[in-house]
Amino acid sequence: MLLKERLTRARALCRASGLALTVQRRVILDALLDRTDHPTAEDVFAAVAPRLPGLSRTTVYRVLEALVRVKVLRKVPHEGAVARFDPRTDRHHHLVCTRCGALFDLPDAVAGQLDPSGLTGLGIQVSDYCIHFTGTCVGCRRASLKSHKKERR
Amino acid sequence: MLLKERLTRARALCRASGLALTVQRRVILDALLDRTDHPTAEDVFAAVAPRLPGLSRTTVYRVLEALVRVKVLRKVPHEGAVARFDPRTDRHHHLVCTRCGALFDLPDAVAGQLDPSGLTGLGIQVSDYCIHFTGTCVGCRRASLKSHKKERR
DNA sequence: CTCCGTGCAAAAGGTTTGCACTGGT
DNA sequence: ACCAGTGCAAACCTTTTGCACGGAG
Repeated sequence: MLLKERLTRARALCRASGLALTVQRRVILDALLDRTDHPTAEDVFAAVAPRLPGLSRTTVYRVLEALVRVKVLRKVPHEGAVARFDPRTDRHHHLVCTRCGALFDLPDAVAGQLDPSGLTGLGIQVSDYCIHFTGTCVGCRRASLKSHKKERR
Repeated sequence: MLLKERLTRARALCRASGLALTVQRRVILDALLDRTDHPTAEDVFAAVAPRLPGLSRTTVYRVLEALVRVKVLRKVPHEGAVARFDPRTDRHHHLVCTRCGALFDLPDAVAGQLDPSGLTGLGIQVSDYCIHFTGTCVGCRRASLKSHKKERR
């Protein structure tokens, strides 16, 4: 349900910005909007290529760039050396698991209210923020508890 | 002063982790520890090469990786597609200016106290966090105010 | 019909790896 | 003297660019 809404919203945004709704853009949007794993351009290409034979990597790069420009996507701030994309544009945060390296979404609520007015006082105009947490994800935590148990036997 | 402290601390950390203090590592540390601009590997190479003829880019990559491993450096979470390094390992945050693209350090204090206990409740163990602000930096803000003035004349 | 968007090929940029040698400890 | 660390070259991966063609508006 929510996915469908997102799709129509995304298409509306494209129209409004004068971006033609080409097959490639529609398929890429379709493949991206319900993902929560922050794929790289290559990931997107791999996901979309089967449904769109002849698709070029170049196009994927250009489509992603265009979608970021019109704010249908964002780039995720992370520590690696490749661009990763996020179909969510509402405020939310990320957890990078130091054990498995995975990147998870976290609801904005976890941050409590964060007040950037101190920055405004310094002459800095904050438009948004995103908190990059590092730690251990639920899966890895469970795994490490289990192995501890084993060791104790 | 503080820089000197950092240098000795960094060297101590290397020793403790069994990292040999080679010329290359010392010079790279020396060049890096007082920078606040979050240089890329290439930036580091450019800064260090004059003082260390024959230095290889490969070494720069490997030294940076090693220093991250022993926590003398960190990688900066950001939206680009190249690794950027940060000599500060205390908790602090970043501002990315949407106008000029520059990446600034911000003191931890701007965040107020952020309490990750909600995450702990979910089974997530948070070891640290870093807030990625987007907005307009002081310089760009001033510039835009000035041009507004001009326009009004 | 007009351009914007695409595909292809090539280049540019960033990072990693294998191997032989050198310098710290 | 040993082994970690380095340099060089090459490979590899990611992203960008130029040009010609085709399809969306």
